[in-house]
Amino acid sequence: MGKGRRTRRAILDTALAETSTVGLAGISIGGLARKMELSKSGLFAHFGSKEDLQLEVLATARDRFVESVIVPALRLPRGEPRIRGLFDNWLQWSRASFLPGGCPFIAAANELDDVPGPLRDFLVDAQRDWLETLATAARIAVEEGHLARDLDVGQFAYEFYS
Amino acid sequence: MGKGRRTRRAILDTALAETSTVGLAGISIGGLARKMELSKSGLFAHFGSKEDLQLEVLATARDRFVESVIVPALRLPRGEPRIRGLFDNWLQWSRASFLPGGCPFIAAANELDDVPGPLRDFLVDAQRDWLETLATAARIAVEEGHLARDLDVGQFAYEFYS
DNA sequence: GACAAAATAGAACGATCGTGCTATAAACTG
DNA sequence: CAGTTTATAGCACGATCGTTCTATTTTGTC
Repeated sequence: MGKGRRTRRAILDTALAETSTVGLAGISIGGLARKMELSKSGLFAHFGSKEDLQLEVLATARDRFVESVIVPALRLPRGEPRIRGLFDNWLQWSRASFLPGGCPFIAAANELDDVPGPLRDFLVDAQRDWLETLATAARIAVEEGHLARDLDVGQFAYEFYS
Repeated sequence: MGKGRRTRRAILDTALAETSTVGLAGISIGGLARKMELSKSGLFAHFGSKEDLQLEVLATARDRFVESVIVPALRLPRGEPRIRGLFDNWLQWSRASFLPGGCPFIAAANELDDVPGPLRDFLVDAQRDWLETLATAARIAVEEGHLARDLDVGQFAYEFYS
């Protein structure tokens, strides 16, 4: 699988950076094509529609989040160190070089919270996954004795998230 | 001053509601004109430019905020009751009928934090005013003995805001 | 290197964007 | 009611939007 996927990935990287500053609705095919030095139709051909492109941007953001926040933390010892790692990585995430405008999920959540559709559904799922990851990490920390045994892990995850 | 100001105000009310759901950049002259049953140019004539319209929308939001959050709280007794009033009114504010999409300041802050210009300047000023109002209320509560004497009122305001 | 397949360019579409202009209609002032 | 100011409509502009078509170039395979 050759060149197609490669430029597609490059487009999504650029689109993700753009999204973090101007939001999901703020990106445009033409503007993206100019920045990529591609023709508008050439770029468009990689995605059947703009909504599809936006969806892929969100998926890219989620992949980046997993690989730069969650995966490194899983290499840390179970329990409190891992939770601390999740927190540190999370803070660093918003300042990542490929996100010049900060966390794209926060930006997207703000523009999508009143707009039903597949984009919002994707975002809701992503947030739920993240909360479950946090709750799991908290549960492990309880098992390891690093956190109080009667802790409500769901509540902990939610406060961590806030 | 007659009809001009009246329709202008009506436009801004509609625009504010629209902004709270689609954001400041999401509103359009044409869409607004359709919703107001006015011609595009007839509506446009009230504002020299779109940026001017957006600025007036922010000013309208600030006026609404003052009159529905701050002013009523000032009629409550000094000290803790007033702080409690500010907090309650603030929560109610996001659910106000003229803000179907929630607090417009939060939405605007998210789209403007990377876009310098008069719009962002206005928003920064408004936030500073609000923090100062909170700090003043806290200072009064300290005087009244409702809050610890050694309280950092600035820090209190900031945490209240978060 | 020939050939099929995939990737990109180019042009055009209808729509909408923000913004001017000019004319008409409505609202005030005397 | 007459006259003037003010508010609104209508039309057109260049630009950009997302999208669809048809070429043309580039890539990967035998």
